[in-house]
Amino acid sequence: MSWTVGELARLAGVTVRTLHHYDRIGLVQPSDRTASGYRSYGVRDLDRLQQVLVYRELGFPLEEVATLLDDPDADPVAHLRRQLRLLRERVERTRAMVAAVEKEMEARQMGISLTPEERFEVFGSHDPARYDAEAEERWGDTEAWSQSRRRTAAMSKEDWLRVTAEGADLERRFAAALGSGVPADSATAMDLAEEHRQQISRNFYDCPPEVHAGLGRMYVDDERFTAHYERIAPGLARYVSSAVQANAGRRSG
Amino acid sequence: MSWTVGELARLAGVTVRTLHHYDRIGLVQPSDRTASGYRSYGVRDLDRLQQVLVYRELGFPLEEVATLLDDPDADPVAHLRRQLRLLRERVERTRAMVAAVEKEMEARQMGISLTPEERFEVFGSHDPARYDAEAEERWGDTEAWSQSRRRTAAMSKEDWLRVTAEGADLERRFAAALGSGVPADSATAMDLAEEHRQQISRNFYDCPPEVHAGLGRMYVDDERFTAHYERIAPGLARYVSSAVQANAGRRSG
DNA sequence: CTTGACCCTGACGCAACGTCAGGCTGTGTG
DNA sequence: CACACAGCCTGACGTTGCGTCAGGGTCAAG
Repeated sequence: MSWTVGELARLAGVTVRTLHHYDRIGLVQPSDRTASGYRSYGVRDLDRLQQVLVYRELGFPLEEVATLLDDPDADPVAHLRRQLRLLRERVERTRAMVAAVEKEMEARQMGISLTPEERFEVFGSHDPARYDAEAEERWGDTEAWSQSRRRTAAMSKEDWLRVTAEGADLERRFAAALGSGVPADSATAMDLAEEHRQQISRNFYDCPPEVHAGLGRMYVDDERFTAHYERIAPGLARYVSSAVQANAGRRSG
Repeated sequence: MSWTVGELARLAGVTVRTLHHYDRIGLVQPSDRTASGYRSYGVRDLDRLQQVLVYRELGFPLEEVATLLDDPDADPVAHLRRQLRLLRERVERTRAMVAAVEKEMEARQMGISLTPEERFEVFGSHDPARYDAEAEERWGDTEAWSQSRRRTAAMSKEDWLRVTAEGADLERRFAAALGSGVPADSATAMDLAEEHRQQISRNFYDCPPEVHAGLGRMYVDDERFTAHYERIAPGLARYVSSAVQANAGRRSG
């Protein structure tokens, strides 16, 4: 079975010019030519083109795609696995953007304006060629994340108002505790942390102590979260983080 | 509140050069300049940049973004609504790609090779700037679509084998009926169509007669499906389509 | 044997920036 | 108060990934 450029182009949803280009740069070359010089693509070439198109869709520069596919140490299944992971990350990222736009709409309709950080939050980690495991570790807890997005998307304006008010109130009480010198590992602070955990479980996603501890680490590791707390009171990010960790220790131990 | 280029760049996750570029082409211009010529971006400019970035992410050329955003008839909420729709389409599209890669992996592990049409299926409708309602009409039945994807993704190898075998068998019987001159609106052909409908409902997604009729239309309207049936037997696409329609008429009338 | 659809190879064009180069500005430090 | 260093400015050229002719050969159908 073999295909001409035009056939393959139609099949793959690209233009003939694109295939010419890929031939020229050596990315996808027809495994044969007819006597009259026509390109003749075989099954292997289809394989290759498909891989290329997935990587391209994911935003990889063509040269990098070439080095990836020409790596003799990488078996085909490894590519598929990586593509799968990247695609799933993309689904999450796009869902986060959906949530951001929804939030923006809510805000407009309520006459509230979001902070600049919130508004660009979703663009922050936009690095298409980031194929190492960083994102996976950070947002590895993907089920919780999407669950949260689903729930918040389903909230009414009143729900949303209530939830944010609840959160803001708790943050103020955290800040007050910090201000009056209550240690982060005191029972008082841990109680606030526990309340925090339950708020999350109720309003966003199921949040057992271990997950909560992970969140706590993120408050100091991820600058976006740090910034959020530091805007309320200096040192609050670390304070909340410590309280959450202490509480998680108390809960699980 | 105002920001310098560098600050805004960091905030929005783009480079300074990008902001320079957007200034030059008039896409996002700082609403002010300092005495020494420094760009000074205001809140309105952030608004604008955010909109631009969403549209850019969706694959719109910048010039088109400019005309969209400068259209005095389009209120901000309209933009948000459109962006929401496009983003959701994108989630579905990416999910379809995930499903395609999963399918490809299954196939490899089973030593089966997919048909070229199947392999490039997902790239077919890749037209990022297609913001009219075409895709919406065509795949408007999005719930069913994603439901199907979810189910097939959850299938075991045996399930999948069984399902495809079932489908292939039914297609062969359709082809046989066509070959022996059985009319598409005969009871025999309609029975096959009904079996087809129930197969879909059982294996993929809930498929009431109206949805099935829509599918039938697609078999002749959408060249990808047409090609699928024509590969089995010439005229089969139209034949199946007619039988499905006839059956839908019988069921609902 | 011609006509129309399809193929070939240049070659130029374009969008959306990346990447210097050369020079001014603003500010914390010794 | 000088000065170092980060940040800003405006050209201007380079790059990627094709789109779009131009000029000419190929092939199947009628």
